[in-house]
Amino acid sequence: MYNRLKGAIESVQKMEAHEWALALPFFEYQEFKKGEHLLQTGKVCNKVHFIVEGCARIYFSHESRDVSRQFFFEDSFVTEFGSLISKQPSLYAIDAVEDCKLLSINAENLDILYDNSINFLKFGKRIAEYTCIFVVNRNVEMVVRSAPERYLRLVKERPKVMNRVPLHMIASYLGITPEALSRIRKDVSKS
Amino acid sequence: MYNRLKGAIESVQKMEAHEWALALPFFEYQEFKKGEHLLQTGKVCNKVHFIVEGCARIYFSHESRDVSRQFFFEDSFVTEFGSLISKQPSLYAIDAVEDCKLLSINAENLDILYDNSINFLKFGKRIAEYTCIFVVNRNVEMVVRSAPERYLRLVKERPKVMNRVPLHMIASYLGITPEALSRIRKDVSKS
DNA sequence: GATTCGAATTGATCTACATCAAGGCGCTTA
DNA sequence: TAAGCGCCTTGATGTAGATCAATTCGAATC
Repeated sequence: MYNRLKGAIESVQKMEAHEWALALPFFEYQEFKKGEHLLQTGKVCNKVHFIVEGCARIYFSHESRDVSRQFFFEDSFVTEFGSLISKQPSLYAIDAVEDCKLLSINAENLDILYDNSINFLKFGKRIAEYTCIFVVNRNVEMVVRSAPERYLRLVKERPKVMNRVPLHMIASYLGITPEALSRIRKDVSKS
Repeated sequence: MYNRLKGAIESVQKMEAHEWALALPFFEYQEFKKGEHLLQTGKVCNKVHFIVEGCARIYFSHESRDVSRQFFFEDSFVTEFGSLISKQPSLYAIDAVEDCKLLSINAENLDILYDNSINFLKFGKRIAEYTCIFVVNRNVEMVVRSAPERYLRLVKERPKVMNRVPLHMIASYLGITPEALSRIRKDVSKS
């Protein structure tokens, strides 16, 4: 389990042995059942979670409807940057789409890590940069592509999302209603 | 001029004297006339620009129409993260909306800075994090607010954009056509 | 001062997707 | 086995904003 974590981190930034010695004890194992919240709207986010197994999502509520912002699967990290960094109440919630096994580090220990390990600092910078690029790209996709195009790209590029996330969550992620997604799927399956 | 740069950087991360001694010589002064390109689509971005005076924007072309992604004014930094980091040809262009006076550092020197100054590394991490939060927030605004709401928020929160950027660029930034923006402005001025 | 050309406005029409309302289908829980 | 309840689908209608086409305005150039 910890090897999975090490592998995921080293794919971004190589670490020294002493850095692992410092870091690994900070990551605590925890489990969440499907539907449970890793972070609730209005609470300050003070954790970064590594997903060993399962699926989680960030979402927000708007006019009594959930809007999914992003989905996360095994071998990736989930947190709410905005709240984690600003220490302000989160505008977003994180919940388990499937039962989740996590290795989680809290904000205080993360800061210790950044202050005492230059490679973790580099790791943090890279993660933020990649996230930034990813989010910009998603922005552009939303502007440039039609709803059916966005759906087809999701099917092609992120099959895990299609296979493991309920359609109504996918609909809001694509920026459309469940009804619209249903019709798009019908059209696509015809041709 | 260099004091403006120092001030902008120190508002994010304090630096030591030796770090300034290393960094400041890396920043070269340059000027761009309105309409000139700081970065062209298809070229690799290898600069980060600090705007001393003027206004620049990142945009891309889609179906023979420009879509503005963001506007930048004096005392802020402009670059195209995606291309700068991946070293791949940029999907986006950067041009001068007004005549620009810049202090620019190239990618090689930036890497030297990150490798030899822990505070610049922290600075880089923070900038990426703030950018990430800003971009996510913009995403959400696009989904949650109607076009008139987005327009009114821009008027209120970023008057510089309204005062110094042509309307057709603002329209594409808001995700609508110039015609739609014109009608929204008429409606708003009535009430 | 006349000319020009892009920017902005205005009007008429079209369309993608939302909204509202009603079923059906498949899980869970008893 | 049945009851109940989300989830997904389907149909009818509504609407925000796009598109197309034509002026008008305004700043730069000669």
